Parts: sequence; C-alpha cells; structure tokens
Amino acid sequence: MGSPDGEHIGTTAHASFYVSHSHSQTRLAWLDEAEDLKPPRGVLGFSELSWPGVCIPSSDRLFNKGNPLVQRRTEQCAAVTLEQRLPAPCPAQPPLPEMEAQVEERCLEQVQTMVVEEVLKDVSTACKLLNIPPDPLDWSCVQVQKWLLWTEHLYKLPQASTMFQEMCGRDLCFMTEADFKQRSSQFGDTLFAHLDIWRSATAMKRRYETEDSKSAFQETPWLDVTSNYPNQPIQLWQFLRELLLKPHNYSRCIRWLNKEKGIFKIEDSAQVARLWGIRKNRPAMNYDKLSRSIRQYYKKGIIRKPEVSARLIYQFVIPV
DNA sequence: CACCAGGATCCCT
DNA sequence: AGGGATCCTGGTG
Repeated sequence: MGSPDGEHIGTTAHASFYVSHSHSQTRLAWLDEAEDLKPPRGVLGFSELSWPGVCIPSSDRLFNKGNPLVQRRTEQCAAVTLEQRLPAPCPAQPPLPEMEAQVEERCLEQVQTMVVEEVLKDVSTACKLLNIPPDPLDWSCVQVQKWLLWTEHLYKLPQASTMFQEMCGRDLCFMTEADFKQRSSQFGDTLFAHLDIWRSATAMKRRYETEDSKSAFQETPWLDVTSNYPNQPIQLWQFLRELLLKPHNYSRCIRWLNKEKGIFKIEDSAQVARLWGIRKNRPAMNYDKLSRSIRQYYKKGIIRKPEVSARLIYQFVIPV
C-alpha cells in the first residue's frame, strides 16, 4: 500500500511516510477514491492515515467495524480537500495545466498537514491520558502495559496486554510484525499497526521540529505531548483525577477504592459537583449534569463503570 | 428519592 | 467541529 515513488518524509524502524509529488494521474485517482471512503474518526482511530498521498504502512489494519472510535477525521479532511481541489473556476481565463498542478500540489500539502496535525494531536491526547512519553522507545514495562491496556480497550482486543508481560518499550520496538503475530495470532497485526503509528508520530514530530522555521508546519503550534497544556481548559476526567490525587484535601468527597485498577467512589456527589462548578465557573452545576458528562466518557474509553457496578463508583479505563 | 443511562439541544471555543 | 453543559425521558432499587 505504500508509495515508494513519492517523496519520503519520515522513517522509523518499521514505518515510512511517502507523499507522492510525481504523477498527477495517480494523485487524482487517489483523491477520487477518497470520496468513497467511509469516514473513520479519532481519538487514535487512526485508519484515516491510509489517506491518499499520506501513507502509513499497517494503519489500514486498524480499520475494522468493531473499532468504537472510528469516524471523524477524514470527513474534515475530505471536506477541505474536495472543496479546495475545486477552486472557483474563472470562465474568462481557464487555468493552465501547470496552475492545476500547483493547485493540486497545494491541496496535497494541506491534506498532509491536516493528517499529520491530527495524528500528533491524537497521540498527544493519549499520552496525557495514559501519562506516558510519546516515544515508545522510552516506555517502561509499566508504561507498555498501560498502552496495551488502552489499545486493548480501544480495539476490543481481549487479553492483549497479558501476551507482552515484562517488556519495555525498547523490547516492543525491536519486535517484528511476525513476532507480534506469534504472541497473538489474532490481534498481533493490529497491535503492531497501532505501535507503528505511535513511532511514526514521534518521527513526524521530530522531523517538523527540526525543519526550517519558514515551513508551513512551523506555523502550527505543535503540541508538546508531554506538557499539560496550561492554557487548555481542564476536562472533567482530569479534574476528578486531580481531586483523587489529593486525598488529604478531598477524600471526604471522592476517594480511591482501588487505585491500581483506577476504581474510585464519589462519596459526596453534591460537593464534587460544587467543586466542578466552581472550577468551570458554572454555579448551576449539579451531580446530575456532572454524571452525564462522566457517562460521555464511556464511549471515549476514558471512564467506565466497574465490572461490579455500584452507585457512585466509576473506574478510569487506564489507571493513573 | 437519588442515581443511572442515554438522546437531544445549546453554547462556547 | 468537538467538548461540555443543560434538559429531558425513562428505568432501578
């Protein structure tokens, strides 16, 4: 599925990125195909990376019907691309073929920028959620397990994490796809593809960071995947974790039941809602609304109800 | 009654 | 467009 004819824009041990700049015929064919694509979506529903012109090997395998987070990004990309690849015609002066080529060139670059941007954003969000560094090479065994648990949840891969016990990120990165399949014949390829994307994202980020400051990419405020985004508004799950990590102050209203598993109990629902309301400057906040927001996290795989469900008890999908 | 689940809509960024 | 807030209906113990 790769396009080795194109310009090589990045490499990791197992993944490369190519952008075709050579054959306008091919590019048009790809763009036309794109109109028929079913729209996948993030967070880390990465199948959109198989987008025409920007190719990440293995990512197509992540696109399966069971993926709960598959929909959104290509819709955005498709909308912009298709709109922009058809600039308003000028009847008096039909565009020259070179101009068409330039327009296509620009479209392609825009798509590439958007896709790269979205990938980095998704990886960044996941890093923040899992509290792990972006580069898989830097992962400890515990961090590998966190990532596996998350991936397991994301792609509904039962028991995937148990097949990679006591492995650090470096071990994982040196494994081939065959090694992955050997450990899990059913899901090895999906895990491998997902890991591939993370490594690729790191490579992309490095590449753009070291690029000339005049590059269009530099105008995008790249997200530092390890930072906490001081200017970003806090999200509810972050707020809850914040309270939980300060038991000295808040254990009377919210506390861990099982910190290792991420299970917590809201002891004083009204008080937690009040605190959330204060933080967000929403005086009318109450537990009914707060709990509705928590339930939105079920779909996103951030918070869920524990296996043994009980009132006011929730569980972080990825423990702190 | 308090909590839970989830649809619909609005608002803000 | 996406996230969160808000409102709502209906269900459970």
